Amino acid sequence: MDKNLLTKSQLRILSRSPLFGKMDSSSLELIFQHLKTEIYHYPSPKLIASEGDVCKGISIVLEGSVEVKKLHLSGKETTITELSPGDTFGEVIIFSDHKHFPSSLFSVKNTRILHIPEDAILTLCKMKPEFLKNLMGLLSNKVWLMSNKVRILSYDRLRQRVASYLMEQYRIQDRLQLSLPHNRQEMADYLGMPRPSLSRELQSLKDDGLIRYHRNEFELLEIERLETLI
Amino acid sequence: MDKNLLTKSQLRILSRSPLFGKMDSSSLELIFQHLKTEIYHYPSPKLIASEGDVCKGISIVLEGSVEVKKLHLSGKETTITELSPGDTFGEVIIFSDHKHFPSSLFSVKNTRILHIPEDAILTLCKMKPEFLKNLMGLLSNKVWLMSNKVRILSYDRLRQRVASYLMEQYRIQDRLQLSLPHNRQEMADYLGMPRPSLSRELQSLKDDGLIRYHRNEFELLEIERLETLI
DNA sequence: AAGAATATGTAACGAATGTTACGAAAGGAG
DNA sequence: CTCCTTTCGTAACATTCGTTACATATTCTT
Repeated sequence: MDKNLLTKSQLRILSRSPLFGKMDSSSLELIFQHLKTEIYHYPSPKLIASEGDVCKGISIVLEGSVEVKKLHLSGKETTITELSPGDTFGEVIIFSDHKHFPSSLFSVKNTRILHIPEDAILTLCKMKPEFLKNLMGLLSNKVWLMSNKVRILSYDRLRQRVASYLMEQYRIQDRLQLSLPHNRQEMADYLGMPRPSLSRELQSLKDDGLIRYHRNEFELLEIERLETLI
Repeated sequence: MDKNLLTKSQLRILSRSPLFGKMDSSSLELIFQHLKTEIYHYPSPKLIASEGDVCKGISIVLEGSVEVKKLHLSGKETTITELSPGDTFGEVIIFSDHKHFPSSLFSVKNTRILHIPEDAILTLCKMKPEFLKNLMGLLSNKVWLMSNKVRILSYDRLRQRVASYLMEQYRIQDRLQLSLPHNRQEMADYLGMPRPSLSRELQSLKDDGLIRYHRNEFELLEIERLETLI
């Protein structure tokens, strides 16, 4: 197979990806015939890039999946996240002042990756405003998510984190009766605390008459006091 | 004064800003004559935008300064940051899925702000690759900074935060004898902990023979053990 | 050099939080 | 319905951490 020819299913993945979404797939096909992109194939689990390697472009998972891991000197390894088809990596690093991968990348199964070098990215941005918007959106949303995380983790009391989560859900659902989308463990992970600690704080908020709840059905009784906590 | 005409000093500010740096100021002048930008003037302290307002472009502080504040229902207000000439706001929000300001903006003294609407941004990206790179760099660096902050705040023990700070400095300075660039208070703020807690953890690391220090002169004695902490 | 201002170390105490273990409740499979 | 699995609440205990206050050290002023 010509390494620059994309299959139908690969094109479908691209057209649904955050980076190439909202672009018609016919033009996608044309694009890739004129760009110096590469498709890398990892038939079996293998190291794709090591922590510290220089990043030279944006990569998109076409098939299979990629594990982002942190390898410690002790030999211990922590999995940061797992990337599925359509997901990208390198987009944050490529234009930043620190062009080195902060963690290592491994293909887990039969995996194909589309690599777009930096200059091709610039060309794409110039040619396709949709791509530019997508790329910007990708970065911006990442900042937004991170900001939220920082805000939550910056509270020095667990009670504040819980309150901020409840107020966030209140803004989203726009009603005092909340049906929470996460179970306790997910909620605790999101807030960066152990599950029993979360239960304790919820109980404490209930004792103080700020909220009522049973399982995932919550009711905010005193928004003002919840707000002033934060 | 024609509102789209920039003074020499304003052009100098722009050419040193993260967004318009590396671009010759003669072409800058030309650019702004063809773009639908606006310069807003706030002679005295005034509200520029409220939390929740829709962001319609990127703004750059030309003169004076802007305070980013969070107003609480209780009437209490927290200053998030203060923007100086050359600093920008809106660049993260404008392309994200959440186009509302997360906090309120106030001019503090006699202040002038250059506003570039969204479509003019896209035009600029197409016309000036340097601008595109700058904008991407701005967003990417922000993600990078945020990621660091999240990583630090995610450690559940203070000792880990301190260790990660020391290892970070070790990577930067590339030697075991470190001369730390922050005083204790700045260090503590960066790590999100009170100053006495930082001193206690440093003392504890010294007691355990992992480091030696006097004031800002540090020496890492056992890198491996420091690493395994993290 | 003397004194003031600032930065840092230290200790004690209490409050907040992590840990562990276990019981109760809910949901699912047979 | 009963058993099993998962989720959740709860309590006891140990630990960490924040707070406060003060001592010591350093730097800055005059």
